[in-house]
Amino acid sequence: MIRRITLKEIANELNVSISTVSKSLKDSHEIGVETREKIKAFAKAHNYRPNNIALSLKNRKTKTIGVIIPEIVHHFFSIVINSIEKFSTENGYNVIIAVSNESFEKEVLNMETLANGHIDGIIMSIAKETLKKQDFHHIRETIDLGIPVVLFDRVISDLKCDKVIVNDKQAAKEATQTLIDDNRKNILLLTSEDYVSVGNLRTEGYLEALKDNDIIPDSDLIIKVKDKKGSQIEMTYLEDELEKVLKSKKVDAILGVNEIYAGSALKVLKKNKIIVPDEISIISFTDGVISRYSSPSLSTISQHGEIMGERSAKLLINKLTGKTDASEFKTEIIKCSLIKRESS
Amino acid sequence: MIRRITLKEIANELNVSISTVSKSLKDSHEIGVETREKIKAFAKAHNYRPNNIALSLKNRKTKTIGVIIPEIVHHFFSIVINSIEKFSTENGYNVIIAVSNESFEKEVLNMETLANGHIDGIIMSIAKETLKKQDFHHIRETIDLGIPVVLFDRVISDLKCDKVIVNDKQAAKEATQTLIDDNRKNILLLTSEDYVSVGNLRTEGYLEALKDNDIIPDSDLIIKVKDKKGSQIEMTYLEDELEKVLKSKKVDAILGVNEIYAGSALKVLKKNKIIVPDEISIISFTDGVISRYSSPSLSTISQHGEIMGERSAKLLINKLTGKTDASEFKTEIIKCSLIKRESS
DNA sequence: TAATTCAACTATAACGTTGTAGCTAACAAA
DNA sequence: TTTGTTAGCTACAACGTTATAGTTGAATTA
Repeated sequence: MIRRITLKEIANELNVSISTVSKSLKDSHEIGVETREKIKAFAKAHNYRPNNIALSLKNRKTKTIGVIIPEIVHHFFSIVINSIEKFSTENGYNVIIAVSNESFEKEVLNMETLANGHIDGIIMSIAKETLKKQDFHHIRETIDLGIPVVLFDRVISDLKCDKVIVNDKQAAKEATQTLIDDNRKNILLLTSEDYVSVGNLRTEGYLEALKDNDIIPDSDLIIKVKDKKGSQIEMTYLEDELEKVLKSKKVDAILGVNEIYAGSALKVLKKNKIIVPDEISIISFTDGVISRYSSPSLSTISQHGEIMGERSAKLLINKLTGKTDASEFKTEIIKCSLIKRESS
Repeated sequence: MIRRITLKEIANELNVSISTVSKSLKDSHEIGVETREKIKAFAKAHNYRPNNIALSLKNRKTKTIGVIIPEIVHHFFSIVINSIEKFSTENGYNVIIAVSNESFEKEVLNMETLANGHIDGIIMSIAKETLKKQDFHHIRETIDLGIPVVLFDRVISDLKCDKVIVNDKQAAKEATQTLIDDNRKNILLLTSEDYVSVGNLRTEGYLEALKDNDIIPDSDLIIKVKDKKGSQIEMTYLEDELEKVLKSKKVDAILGVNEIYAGSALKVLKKNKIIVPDEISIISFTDGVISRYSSPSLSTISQHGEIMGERSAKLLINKLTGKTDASEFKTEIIKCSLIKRESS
């Protein structure tokens, strides 16, 4: 085990001062060429690497970004992280991951740890429980501490930070319109509970499309999936509810606010021998792996996680490097796109 | 924007020395009760938080773990990360993520950055390209620097570090045996190229099962999927090859070394109107989301990513906290289990 | 009364850097 | 000879913390 050599050790070995070593390695002209070269050679031979922690302390910069997300095992979020990591690394930043597991308490804890720790800024998507509680003091406090925050996907408007969102409402509206244009008028919506901003926006888009086409919304055709911890219960609820509706109402299309809802719906339809897309066509948000490998494959609305991740990272790094003003906040809107597959 | 208060500032405000403040906050009996309480109250009122970077510098500990993985957008790896993050957080450690993207060069770069940076130890799964090159100098150097490393899943044996692996060979053998017991003798294997240790071990298990049952392996029934960057090309290759074999050979079962291969195979079978599991049954490694939502759902071999992640983190943290000896290395083997679904 | 003990604090060094200011010897200019 | 300039270095402080080794003044003991 070879401990990393320090400036002090080099200085002692070569009988010069620490300053001389530091300056030589920075190729400062204050130091004579001969000494400088000798020191550089010695440092190289001993594989000198500056101690980044000492530098962080001195410069008050860690070159590390904290990311807080509700889940990792989730296609959309993992794509976003991947993209954040990629862009950050390219720009000399490391990425610390913290998972809130959709819990308010864990999110607050995560924020505390990150804000006290080795990070320069935070990128986050807010936990469902936090959205329900409407308590954002932890985010405000972090911002007040001078730590820049970027919110993505699940966002709240009155925070002084950059935001990256998707045109959820518009995308849901357009998807619904596509179904209507295909002569489907009895569209069932699989959505989440109201406090989840994105689910809500998508529901609004759906309703607006119906209204534009003079279709009276039927509340029986809107299934709000109860948010239980442990996704299995959640899915059983969805499946039971859906089966009930299918028996009592005419349904010729389904719009799902995410891939898992749509995938589960597909299972129910198959079980009831309903042919997709002939009898019921499906469009779903989240362009993930389920959509591609299910059969029939699902038409989806892609939220472009890569772009979201990259934009978020870019916004944050621009703040950190002073490229954008600290008190000027942007909201970037990413356009969703409809990917047509077999289910519609 | 309120900058964090420091010991020095508290000391100045209260006209005591920095040492007094530090000791008071640690509840040291060296300091009189009255002063101590006054300082604690002041610190609390001003929301004092110790500067973790300064502490890291002093203690030579960052309380952060680096994780290097080949991919994030991948069911197995995301489960492992999730589990590492969970266990680490519970034990007071943060997690930095770095992605190698299966590239040797990026992996080396990641290691360099992490080893110079804010981490106490590393958990990693080796990139395919690194396995192909058989160049592990970066891992050796990190270990030589006294930074403990834990390898998981994709492992090489002659490194001085802890390892967590799966009983790949045995699991593949058992899965193959299950198929044979079901009277399937013409089992096609979808595997990766030889240098990927896990693919290799799974192939070995497959071959051993055949041998045990006196079935002569047919090299036409072993498709080694060429590893191309960009998974789409890879999949087209797999689909074309598989279709060729199905036309020329009798096949009554498929064993896939991962879920994506099996999912793609299922698409090919469906296209060719071959009924699963009646005509061909399928078992696949990786118990992910594709398996559950495909139709028929796939029987899979679960590698228990949660357990792998937790064990890896536990091994590392035990090293970091001195609970296990620095020069004593364990290899933990996680048992896979077969999850039976519709495809077999 | 002088020595001893002790409570309650403070000073200092160290972790590894860097930037600013300061020093020294050699040489040039007046 | 004195002063000034410069090259080439060193010292010091600071980033925020903690552990070790002092220091001080008052109370206790012999």
